[in-house]
Order: sequence, then structure tokens, then C-alpha cells
Amino acid sequence: MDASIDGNGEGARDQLIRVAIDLFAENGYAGTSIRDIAKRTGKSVSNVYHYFQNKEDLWLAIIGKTVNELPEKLRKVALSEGEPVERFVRLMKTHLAEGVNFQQETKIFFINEGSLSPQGRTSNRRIQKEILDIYVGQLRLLQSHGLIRTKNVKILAFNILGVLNWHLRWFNNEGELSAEDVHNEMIDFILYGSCGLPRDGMK
Amino acid sequence: MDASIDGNGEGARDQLIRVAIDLFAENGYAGTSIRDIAKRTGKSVSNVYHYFQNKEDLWLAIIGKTVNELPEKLRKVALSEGEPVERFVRLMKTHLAEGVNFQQETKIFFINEGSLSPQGRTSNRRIQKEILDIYVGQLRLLQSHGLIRTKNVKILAFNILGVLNWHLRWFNNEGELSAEDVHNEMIDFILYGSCGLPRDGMK
DNA sequence: AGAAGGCTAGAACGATCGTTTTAGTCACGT
DNA sequence: ACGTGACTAAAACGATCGTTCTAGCCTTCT
Repeated sequence: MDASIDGNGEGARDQLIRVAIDLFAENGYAGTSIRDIAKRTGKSVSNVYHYFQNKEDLWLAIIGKTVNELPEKLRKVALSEGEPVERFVRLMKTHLAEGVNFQQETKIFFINEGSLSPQGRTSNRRIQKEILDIYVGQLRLLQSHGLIRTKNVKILAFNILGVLNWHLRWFNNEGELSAEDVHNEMIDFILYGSCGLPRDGMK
Repeated sequence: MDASIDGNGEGARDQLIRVAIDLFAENGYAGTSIRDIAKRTGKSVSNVYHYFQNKEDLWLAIIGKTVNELPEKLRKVALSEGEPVERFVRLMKTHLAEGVNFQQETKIFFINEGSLSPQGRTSNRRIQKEILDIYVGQLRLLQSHGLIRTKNVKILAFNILGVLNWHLRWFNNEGELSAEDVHNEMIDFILYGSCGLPRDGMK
């Protein structure tokens, strides 16, 4: 039998991660104990410590495959071919799609900065800085094409990230509107706010 | 001597609140212990319990005079006289000014939902709902004047609140740009995004 | 002088925290 | 058959948590 699949179709390690994500999102990092996680999985405390070195290691395992890889994914889009505005739209669509994919993980990422070790805190800040820089870079490019209304692209980038990141708090993928519809409205809002113009040549 | 003023010009209770705000903002609610607060004030643990019934009571004392009163302040502006767009701008300026006034308190408010008691959690949600409703109401009014680009004002309200609330995370009042300049750029972004138009008749 | 009460400190209580230790089961290679 | 190593459970460790208890100071009123 496949070693990565057990009887109920989910490895013990994956189950621990899934439950930890739920609990971290509900009660925060400091507000969630190892015993809470063990209890909800039906496993024992030592089981957690068999798969993870400590609590922060479990945290990093959650962030590692999701938020940590976000800057690289966004950079790939930012450096891709295409017309500037269209690429900018693609950048935001990628960003929003990742947000829906890893909604809880990203929410956790933003909410629990204060409870981490100094290394975790630094890594957290670095990721946010990288993402900000990607947007600032794209906005400067658009600005050089005369497409941006204002001078201060950094404020603009913060505004855009506010819209994109806040969406993690309110968007419900089980709602009546499709993610694509919601995202298109958000992107229109941002494009009007940034360029004073609607999306260009997009369907 | 005035009973509310002690030797160093700050009452013990006020000092405890001030330090608690700092620590809650740094390490979160669950991540901050009563002993941490006592230690930084130089006072004892029982001193905290002399002025506050328990930890959550201290939390509520912090939120009580700041975030709790925000919906009422915004509602007052929302119900005031004036031209719709101008009033909408005044609403956001008030919102942003309060955010700068109580930046740490409001940040705490958003970050620590998960660590509160059920009552605290409910009250937290209620406040956020009230603020959302105020913006939805204003947007509907603007919509009835034909000033809104889109149909779904709720998404629009979330986008706006994203911009306004995210600003609590990055804005530094000691920076080179004045709060007014930054806020005007933010409001322009929102107005373009919402109406497709710049501020009207504003200086 | 003496009682009362606001304010403070320090010790103590039971609970819970993250983590470690000990021990057990089971599958598998030799 | 035997040992090895992955996995799991339960108990225990020291530290820290929120909170309470006891007791002391100091001011104010009588």
C-alpha cells in the first residue's frame, strides 16, 4: 500500500497540519495549544512532536508551502511577457487566486506576527516586504508609461495590498458570487483607483 | 493636590492601560501576560487586579473609549447635512483621523478576535458589522444618485474598508509625509475606484 | 488616637503551557 | 526468530498562566 496514504485517506502528518490551520485561524498561534491540536485530531501530544520539532516548526510547515512561496509565484508573473496593464491584472489575479487557495494560511500569517520567535518574525516581515516591492516595481513600470495618476506609488501599493489582503477576511468561497466575479470587481476597483481607468481589453 | 494626577503626571490606571496597549500590540492578547504588564510598569500583579477585574476587563477598558465609539462617530457624519460625495469624503476623513488617533488600539482590535471570550467576540463582530453597514448605506445613497460604477456595493464597501484598515498597519505618523497628504491620496484612490471620479470640489 | 479604605507588594493556588521521557505496538528486513 | 525503526500513548517535568490571598503602608475622617 502507498506509504503516504493510510486507511482513512489522509496521512497523520497532513491531518495534524489541517487541524492546526483550523485552530490557529480560530484562536491564534498563542491561543492554540499543542494539546488542543492533539485532542481534535484524536491523536496524542507526542504524536505532534513525532512529526514536528516544536510548535513553531509546525507553524513553519503550514506557512512554508503556501505563503512562503507566494513572492516567487508573484515575481514570476511580474517578470513575464505582455502588455504592462494586462500583466498587472494577471499579477493581481494570481495573488487573489492564491489567497483563495490558502485563505486560512494567509490569514494566520497576517494575524500572528507578534507571537513568533525573532527568526519567525523576521522571515514574516521579509515576505511582506518582498510582495510590497513586487507591486511597487509594477507600479513604477506603469508610471513610466504614464498610466498612473499619482506620484507616490508606495501609498498606491499599500492601498492595493489593503484591498487584496482584506479580502481574506471577508471572502466566502461558498457564497453566491463566484470567486472570479468578485475578483474582477476588486481588480476594477483597483485599476480605477490606480490609473483612473477600467481594465483594458479584458473580458 | 489633584487626585487624578500623581507625582510623575500620570495616574497608575492610565499607565497600566498605556503599557497594556503597547504589549498587546507587540505580542497580541494571548501573548501578553498580566505579569508582563506589571513588570513593564514597575508595579505589581495585584495592582493590575486592583484597577481591573480581570484580563479581559483590561482589554475592554482599552477598546471601550476608542474603537467602541467609532461606529457612533461615523454614524454622526453619515447622517449629517451636505452633498453626498462631500459627506462621503468627510466620513472617510473622520475614519482615518480616528485610526491615527487610536492606531494601536484599532490594530489590536483587528488582530486578537480569536483570543476573546464569546461575549467579547460577539461585541467585536457587532462593531465591525456596524461600520460596514454605515459604508454600505452611504454607497447606496451615492448609487441612487448614479455616482457608483458597479452594482454590488457590499464588495465596494469591503474594498474601501480594506484600504482604510490596512493603513493602520503601515502608516507611520512620524514619517515625512503629513497624515493629511497621505489620507488625501487614499481617498482619491477610493473615489476613483468607487465612482471613477476624483474628489469633487475639494481642495 | 484610632478606624477605614485606597493602593501596593509578595506569596501562593490550581490550571495549563511546551516539551521530554518512558514504554508500548506493529511492520519489515535479516 | 530477532532486532530495528516508525508510530503512538501516557505520564511527568519545570515554567508560566490568570487569579486570589494576606498583609503592609499611607492618607483621610472622626
